[in-house]
Amino acid sequence: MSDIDFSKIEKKWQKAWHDKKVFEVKEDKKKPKQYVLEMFPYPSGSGLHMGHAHNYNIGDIYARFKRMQGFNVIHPMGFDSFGLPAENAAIKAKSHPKKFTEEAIANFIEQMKELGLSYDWSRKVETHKPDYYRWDQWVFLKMYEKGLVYRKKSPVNWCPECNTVLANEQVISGKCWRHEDTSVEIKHLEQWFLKITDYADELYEDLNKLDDWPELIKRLQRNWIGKSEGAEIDFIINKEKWKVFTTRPDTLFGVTFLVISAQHPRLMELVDSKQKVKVQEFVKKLHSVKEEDLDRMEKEGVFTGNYAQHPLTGEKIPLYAGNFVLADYGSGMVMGVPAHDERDYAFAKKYQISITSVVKPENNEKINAPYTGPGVLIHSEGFDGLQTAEAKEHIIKALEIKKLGRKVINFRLRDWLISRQRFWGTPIPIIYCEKCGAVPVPEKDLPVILPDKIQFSGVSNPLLTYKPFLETTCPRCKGKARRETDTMDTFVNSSWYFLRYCDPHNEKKIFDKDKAAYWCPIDMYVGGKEHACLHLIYFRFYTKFFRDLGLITFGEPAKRLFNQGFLLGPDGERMSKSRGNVVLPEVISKKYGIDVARLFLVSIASPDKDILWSDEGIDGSFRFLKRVFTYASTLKEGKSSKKIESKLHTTIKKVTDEIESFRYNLAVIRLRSLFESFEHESIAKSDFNAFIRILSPFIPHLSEELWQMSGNKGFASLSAWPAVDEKKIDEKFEQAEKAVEKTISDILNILRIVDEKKGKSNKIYVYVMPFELENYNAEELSKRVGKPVMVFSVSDKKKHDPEGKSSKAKPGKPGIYVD
RNA sequence: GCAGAGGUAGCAAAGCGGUCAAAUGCGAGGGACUCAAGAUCCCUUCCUUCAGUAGGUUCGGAGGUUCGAAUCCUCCCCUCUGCACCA
Repeated sequence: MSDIDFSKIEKKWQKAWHDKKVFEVKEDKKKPKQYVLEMFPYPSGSGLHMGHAHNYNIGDIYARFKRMQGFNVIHPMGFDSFGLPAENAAIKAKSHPKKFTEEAIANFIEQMKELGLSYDWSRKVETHKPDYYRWDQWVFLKMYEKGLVYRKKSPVNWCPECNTVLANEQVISGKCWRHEDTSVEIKHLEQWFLKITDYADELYEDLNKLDDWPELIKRLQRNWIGKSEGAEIDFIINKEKWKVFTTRPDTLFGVTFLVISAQHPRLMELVDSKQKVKVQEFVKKLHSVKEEDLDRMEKEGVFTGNYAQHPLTGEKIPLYAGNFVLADYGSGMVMGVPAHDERDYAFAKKYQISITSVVKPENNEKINAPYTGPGVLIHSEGFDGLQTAEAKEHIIKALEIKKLGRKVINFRLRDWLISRQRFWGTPIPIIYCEKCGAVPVPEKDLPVILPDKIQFSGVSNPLLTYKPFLETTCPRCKGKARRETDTMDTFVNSSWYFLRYCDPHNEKKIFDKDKAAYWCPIDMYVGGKEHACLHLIYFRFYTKFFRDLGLITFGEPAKRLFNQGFLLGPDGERMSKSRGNVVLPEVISKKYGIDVARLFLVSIASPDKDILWSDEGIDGSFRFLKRVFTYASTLKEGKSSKKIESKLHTTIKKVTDEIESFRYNLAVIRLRSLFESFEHESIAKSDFNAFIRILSPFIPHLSEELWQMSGNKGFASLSAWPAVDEKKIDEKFEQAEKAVEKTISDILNILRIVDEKKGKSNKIYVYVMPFELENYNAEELSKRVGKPVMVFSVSDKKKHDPEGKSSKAKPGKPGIYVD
C-alpha cells in the first residue's frame, strides 16, 4: 500500500465531481440554505500559492460540512479582476490588461480545481466583464438619483506610484496601501464621491447586531467610523456665527481661545489686517511640509488679531490659526479649553493664554493640569455644582434656547472617493457637456464599455486620448460632449458581488430579488482581517443602499465573519512571491496529494492563527492518511464493541461542534484518535463509513475513494452527516481507555526494571476485575508492549499467578505479573 | 502615546479554577521487522525514584485571591497588530 498514488485518486474525483456537477445548486424552497463565501481574489499573474489554498480550504471545509448536514449550500467563486497590476503589466508589454487578466483567471481556475474546492463554477463572476460592471454603473446611477453621488474639487490622496488618487481607507500611515514605501501626496482635483457618510450612523450602530463577527473587526470599524457625540456651538466673529464642534460642551466656560484650521478655506476672512502677513507666512510654511511629517509636528499657531464672542458669557476670545486643526472634520474650528485638554493646555502654555479651570474632580484630589476626567463644574455661572455628564445636557439646552448651539453627532468617516485616473476599472457613466455640465449616462445606454482596441503606451490613462471612447454626444441636448475617463475604485466591484452570485447570468436586472432573498445574506464569510476598514465597510454600505432601493430586505451582508490567519513560509515570513518563500500546491500535490496538504494546513493550529509551513510537518499527515488507506484495504467486517461505538459517537458529536466553531485543528486530533481505536480491533462497516463521512470535509478526494472502497455508491461529499446517537455514548469507556493506557505504561515500566535486575522476561500476566475484562484486549496489549500478554479475570480459578499479584488489582488498576 | 492580542516543555500548538507534568503533531532517542537501508509498527522524550500506579520543580517575571491556579486579580518585562493630534 505504500505505493498508493493519492495524486491520481484526486484527479479521478475532481473529474467525477465536475462531470456530475456535484456542487452546482439551485434555489430550493424546501431546503434550508447556507451561503458560504470566501473573499474572491484578484487574479494575479503569479497564480495561487499554499497561502491562498489555506484560505479557501477553511471555507471549503465549512461548505462541505454544511452540505452534508443537509443544507442547500451555495459556495461560489469569482474574480475581482479589475486592478492595477494587470494594467501595469499591459503598459510594460504594450498589450491589453484584458489579456493578462483572462490568462491569470484561467490559471486560477485550473489551480482551484486542483485543490478540490467545492465551488459551483456555474456561478462564477468576473468583475472586468461588461455584463458585470454594467451593474456597477447601474448602481452608480441609482446612487446619483438618490443624491448619494457628488463631484467635488478637494484635496485628495495621490499615489505617485499608482498614478491615481486613493480613498481615505487606502492610505495607511501616510503611505499607499499597495506601496508601503510610497508617500501619498495631496492634490486638489475634481473627483467623484459616494456619500457613505449618509450611512455612517447606521454602519456604526449596526455593528452591535453583528454578534458573530470578530470583536477585532468591529472595534476597528467603530474606530474608523469614529462616532462622537457632542455639540456644535456658535461663536460670533465679525458679527457672523461660526460653528465649533466639541465633545465637551460642559467645559464651555473654560474656553480661553479658539483655533481655526490653517487649511480652512475661509481663514483669511477672519484675519485682522495687522496680522495678515504673519498668518500668510504661517500657512505658507505649512504647505512646504510633507503630509507625513505633519503628524509629528509640534502644535503651532498664530494669532489672527481677531476675537470671537463667547455665546454665553459674551467674553472676547482670541482666535488663532493652528496647524493641528483638521479642516475637514467638524467645522474646521475648535474651542480651546486648556484646563481640560492636553493639546489645548500645551497650546496655551506656548502662547501664554490664560487657563481657566471649570471642572474639579469629585473627591477633590490634587491633580496636575490639565484635568481631563469627569467631575463637578465650577466657575460656570449657573451651572456650578453639576456633574460633567448632566452639565453637557444643561449647557446644550441653554445654547439651544439662545439659538447659539445644538446637540450634534460627528463622524470621522469621510465620503468615499471613487474616481481613479486609470484605465483598468469600471468606467464612470458620466458625460460632460459644455452646456449641460456633468450628465449621467441614461440607463438604457449602459454599459459604458471599456474599449478593447486601445494602445497602452504611456503611464497615464489611455482613455484620455482615445477618441472613439472620449467623444460622444450629450444625452440631454445631443450636443458635443466628452466622456468621463476616470474609472471606479475596484472596491466598488467587490461591494456587491455576493449578490450577483445569486443570479450571475441575469441580463435584465442586477439580480433577481427572489433569488437573492433565498440565498442571502451570507451565512459564513471567510477572509483576511486586512479588509476591516476597506471592503468590509464598503460592502456593508452597499447592502444598506440596496435595501433602501428595495432590492433586498436585509441590512447586513454577512451574518458571520471569520478571519483566517496567514500562512507563513518556512522562513517565518508572510508567504509571497516577491519574498521567494512560496510553497506551491502543485509541487506538494505531486509529492503527497493535495488532501494531505489540506489536512496538514488545518492540523497545524487554530485557523484564525498565523501558521508556519513546515516541510517535515506534512509528513505526519501523510503517514496518517497512508495508515487509513492500509486499514481500509484490509478491513474485515465485524461488529463494533460498545467501547468503539461510544467513541465514534463522542467523536461525531465533538467534531460537529468543532467544525461549526472553526476549531478544525481539534477536530483532526479527534479523528486521528478515533482511527487509532479502530486500528486495534474489528469494527462494523457502518461505523467505518461514519468515520469516512466525518473525515470527508477535510480530505474530500480521499474520502470519496475510501467511500467507494468501502462499497458505497454515490459521493461521500453528498452523503449525510452522521447523526449522533447519545444513547451509545458512555463516559465509562473513556475512563476504561485511560486505564488501559496506564496499564500499558505500567507494564513497560515493570518490564524495564525486571529486565535490568533479572535479565530477559518472557510473559506478562494482567489481572483485571471481572467486569473490566472486555476492555483489555490481550492481542492489542501484546502488540503495544512488544511481548506476549495474558489477561485474566481476578476471579479466574485457572489463572497463572505465582506471586499473588492478582490480589493487588483494583478497578481501573489491574494487577501485573511478569515472568 | 492610546487601544487590542499574545508569551505553555527542543520546535509548533491545545488547555483557560481541581480529573494537568499539561492533548496532538514535528523533531530527537530506543526497540521490533530486515542481510542492510528505507518504509512500517511499538515505546520513551522536565528531573529523581522504582516490580508499577511515588516524589520534586514547571506553563514570561514578581506578588495576591483560593482548600486548590498554566487557568482568576494586581504590578512589571517582552512580542505582535491596529489607531496615531477627529477637538
